[in-house]
Amino acid sequence: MKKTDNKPRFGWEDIAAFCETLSEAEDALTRDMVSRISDKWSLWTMSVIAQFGQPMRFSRIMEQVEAISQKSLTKTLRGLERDGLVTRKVFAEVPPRVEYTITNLGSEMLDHVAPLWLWVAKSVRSFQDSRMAFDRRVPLRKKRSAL
Amino acid sequence: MKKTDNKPRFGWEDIAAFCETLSEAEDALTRDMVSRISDKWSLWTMSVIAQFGQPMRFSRIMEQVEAISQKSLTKTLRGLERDGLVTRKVFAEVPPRVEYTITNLGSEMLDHVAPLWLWVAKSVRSFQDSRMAFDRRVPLRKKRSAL
DNA sequence: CCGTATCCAAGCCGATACTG
DNA sequence: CAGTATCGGCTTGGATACGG
Repeated sequence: MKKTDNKPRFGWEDIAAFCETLSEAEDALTRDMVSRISDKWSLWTMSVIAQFGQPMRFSRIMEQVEAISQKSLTKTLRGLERDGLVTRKVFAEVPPRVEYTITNLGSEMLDHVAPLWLWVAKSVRSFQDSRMAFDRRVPLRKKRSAL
Repeated sequence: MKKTDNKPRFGWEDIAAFCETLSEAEDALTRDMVSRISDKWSLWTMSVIAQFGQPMRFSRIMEQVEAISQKSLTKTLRGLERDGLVTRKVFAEVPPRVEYTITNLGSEMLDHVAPLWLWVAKSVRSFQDSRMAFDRRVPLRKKRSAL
């Protein structure tokens, strides 16, 4: 990519430069993995399993990840398994037992997400203020609800 | 706001603990802001404006953020403005001119996202391998698209 | 206990057309 | 030039019911 100006301030250019070295498919996968981070349930599920510290059953996970539906949990876990973020072990018993464990890759991901999450959490006030100021000076021109 | 303590390493448990101190609304907002990160256009748009290094016109942004539609760019910029990540300045001219600038908060966000993004990009091989292995041992039981 | 299948509402995003 | 309005396809995720 072109570096028209010299602003050494952001490490963002480094990212752009590095991404240039990736193939289309790799770049797409990168975006895909990043989007997992803001997936409604993935991070929460991973952190629950990670904190449990040992193989964790499906139903136990479902207790901890509050308000998740069975369908969504299944789908989330499948995705995490496919991406190598958790492992899944099925025991041929009756009733069936399935245990999930965080992988090293999964732990690493949590470690790398943590600082960002913390920054966002600590900046919550700024965002709140911005939103309130915006909503005050830009009164809803939409949502002309009835009348 | 830049009172980030220099902890050598953030554990996920610390995040959970810190989030406990947030109100429901603050916690929801945190998730909201994190989800912005994987929004299809937000990060790309922010990085384009940031790298430009000076106030940037709507149409100029649209050239750089390839394949974005006018509607999506407008919506993205509105959201970024509302959250205090970019500023928007309208000039009463004909034809109209509108300039966008990255804010300090926006720059900080990019700075905090960068390392995560880089880690993901560098781990792309692992994810690829996991996916291929998974897809091999779990042959598509879905997508019975016309043979 | 764990997973799948189906239905359905809500939201995203592109395409297109129109305005000041 | 910048933004709005509308439509329609696609995806997401909850509720529910059922199967192994």
